[in-house]
Amino acid sequence: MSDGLARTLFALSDSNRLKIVELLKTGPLPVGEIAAQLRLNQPQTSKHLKVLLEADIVRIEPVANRRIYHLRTEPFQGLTAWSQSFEQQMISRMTRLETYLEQKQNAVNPKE
Amino acid sequence: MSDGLARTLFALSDSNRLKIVELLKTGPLPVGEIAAQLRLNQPQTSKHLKVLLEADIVRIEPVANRRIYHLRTEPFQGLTAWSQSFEQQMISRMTRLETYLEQKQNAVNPKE
DNA sequence: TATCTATATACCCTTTAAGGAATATTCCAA
DNA sequence: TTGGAATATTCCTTAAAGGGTATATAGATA
Repeated sequence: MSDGLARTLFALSDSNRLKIVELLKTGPLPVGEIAAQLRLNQPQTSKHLKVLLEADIVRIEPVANRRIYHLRTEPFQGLTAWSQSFEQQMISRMTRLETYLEQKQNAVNPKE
Repeated sequence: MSDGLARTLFALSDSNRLKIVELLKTGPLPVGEIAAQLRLNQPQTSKHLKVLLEADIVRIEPVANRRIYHLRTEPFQGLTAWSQSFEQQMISRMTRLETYLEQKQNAVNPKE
């Protein structure tokens, strides 16, 4: 599995960064807006954004004086795919187990 | 968004824990097996498993002397749902933006 | 009961993360 | 070109994480 996944997960594992990401979900915003809406200090906000940037979760669109932060779609697609592969594999393992148990049961207690 | 999400993400954000989870994806295992297969010391393995346990990512099935760790499905379902909600919302925002730009374009440069 | 195996916990050490405050940088406008 | 707004970076301090080693605990068995 790619090492980048751990980085993605780590970037999202801080509650303030999670809030930032939830906020950006509603649309791109400059740093000052993010800080204001979440009641964070500007320096911490920049620092958290840097972590998100290095994890490729956000991108920057410079507009004049400001830097508009946009959410990227790729990491979420990757996260969804990864997470779904667990669901699928676990479900298929359980199904196989049930099938096995049914067969075993039928062998002990045959219907006919 | 639930505070548990950050905990889930944090538990998964360490590369050794990620390896443990990937390993358990193939089936439940006792601590010793996990440690052996991943070349981890037993104490660190137990510690990582504790983090995963507290994040409700695994559960324990005690069998005689040993403790079999199982992956839970719920956190992955939650993660998938959360991540998908981002994809959806981002795609729908982009679609609305495109629609808006098209209309704007049509107003400036009408077809008829 | 004494012992062996599997696992968890405690303690120590080093590294890293996160917040606060101050400062540097960048870009714009007068 | 000087000043001001927006943002990034630095430095400091504190807290927490992760690894290593030793030890404690729980259950099985002789």
